[in-house]
Amino acid sequence: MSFFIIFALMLKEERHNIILEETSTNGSSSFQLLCKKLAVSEDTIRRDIRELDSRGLLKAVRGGAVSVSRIPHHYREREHTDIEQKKVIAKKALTLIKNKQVLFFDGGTSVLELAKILPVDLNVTIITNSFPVANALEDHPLAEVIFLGGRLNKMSFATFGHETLKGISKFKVDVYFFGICSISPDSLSCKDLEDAELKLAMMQHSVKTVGLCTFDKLNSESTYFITETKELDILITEKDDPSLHTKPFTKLGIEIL
Amino acid sequence: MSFFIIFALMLKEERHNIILEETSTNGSSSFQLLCKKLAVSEDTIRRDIRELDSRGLLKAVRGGAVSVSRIPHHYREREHTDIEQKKVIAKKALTLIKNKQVLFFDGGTSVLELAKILPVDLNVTIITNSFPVANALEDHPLAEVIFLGGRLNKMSFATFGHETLKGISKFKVDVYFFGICSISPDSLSCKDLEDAELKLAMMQHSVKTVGLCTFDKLNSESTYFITETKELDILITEKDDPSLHTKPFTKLGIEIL
DNA sequence: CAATATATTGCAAAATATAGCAAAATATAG
DNA sequence: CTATATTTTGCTATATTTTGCAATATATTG
Repeated sequence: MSFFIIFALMLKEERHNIILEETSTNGSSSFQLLCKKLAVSEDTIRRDIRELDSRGLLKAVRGGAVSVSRIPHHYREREHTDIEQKKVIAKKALTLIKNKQVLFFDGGTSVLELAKILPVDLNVTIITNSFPVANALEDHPLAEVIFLGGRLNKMSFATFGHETLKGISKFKVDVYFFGICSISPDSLSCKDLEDAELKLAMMQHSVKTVGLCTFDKLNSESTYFITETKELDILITEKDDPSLHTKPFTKLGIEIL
Repeated sequence: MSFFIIFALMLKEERHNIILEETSTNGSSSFQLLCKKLAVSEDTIRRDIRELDSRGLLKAVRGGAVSVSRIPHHYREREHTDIEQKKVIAKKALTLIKNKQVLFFDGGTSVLELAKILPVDLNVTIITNSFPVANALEDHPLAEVIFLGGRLNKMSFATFGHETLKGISKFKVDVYFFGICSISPDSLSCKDLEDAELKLAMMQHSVKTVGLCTFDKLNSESTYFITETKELDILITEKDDPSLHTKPFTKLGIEIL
């Protein structure tokens, strides 16, 4: 085998396959091992891995690569990104909540921040499919929490599926706080089919929908279409001035906060 | 193995994975152990743990790290009473679980202990109304969790009410693990009306009911009647010998473990 | 309050990454 | 087939990151 490698140059494709296999079977792979095994320079492997990374087939890290399946996108990790922006958004959203209201909270991390800063004496009913949201309301004696049943997704720690959708359909709530994954002037979309179904159902069963969206997600699109953006009533970002970027949304009749 | 580790440098990501695994399986991990296990200096582990902490994947504490838990504190306190007995009960109960089964777990603390000691590779479906139980199954990739919707009781961190009962009625499961509050030869009872309704519903919708009961609760009664004790199929206590106290129950045809 | 254990800080050595470049391999056009 | 363009590869020099160590500070324990 090594005889072959030395004399017949290996195609880049073959190398890529071997790198991917090594990475996925071991969970990780190092430049050192790979450049010996494939008889090419470390630079070449580095470039290979960078390419495979950009194609999303593995994740390049210092010293090598790790398989993407081993990097669960845990909500606990998501929770910690852009935390300050999310807090600003949450404060703005809080001004929309009044006593006696019935609210939908989905599993978005900005929505979770909102749950965390709710005043303890607030007398509302919150209907959610998200464990972290429910946990955040632990010390709110007056806040009634209705949890939506269904199959538990251990990544986001929220329930999904037919049961959850059916649960949602039993209500018509005052406001839905919608954690936005991707928004463009045309469409609201997200990365998970079941999440998309859930968000649509919550929109359809609420009088008003408030989108919570960090600025970097404006004008982006994801795989799963939820609904047309114009269905949104209010859009909240962390920025103070409704600048250029939000104009296309105001045109749709969406109020910007 | 350590021979290998010494010569082949490990990627930081691999170390992180090992640290996370160690921390989540044991509940905690120490610098001392980790730096020996991973053959790096304590400083490196310290820095690793600090990084993982900032990402929210564990909590750095003096001397090491602890796993992050979303289980509310006051619940945890209740959890700690008679913990050793409950662990013994849980181990006995575990022998009754087979792959592919569908199970009801209620919100009892002995039942929670059972959830905690389930092998990670167990392939079962668990239907529960208890947040702590669902949380305990976070790292069990093969265990499907169906969460019962309903009104959240913030004391027990479990759902109750009409919705929950209706959710239960959609199933007929193999085994129900019943956390016993009070049991006499006549009746099963508990301190909360809604909990009583829930436990009865779970019994009615399972083929077999297994009662988990610390010895001090034998021959006691509480306010809310659930059903006749003879409906129970198996009764598990922490004691080894089916002594005098359990005779009245064997007479009813209940198997004692 | 002393004795011990654990943390923090700054630093230098080692490991790894990046950028620019030239040689080799491969592709393309005529 | 040749000449030219393009891509790939490995090398060098220069950043950057990671790591372990030592000195100092802080916390815990009896």
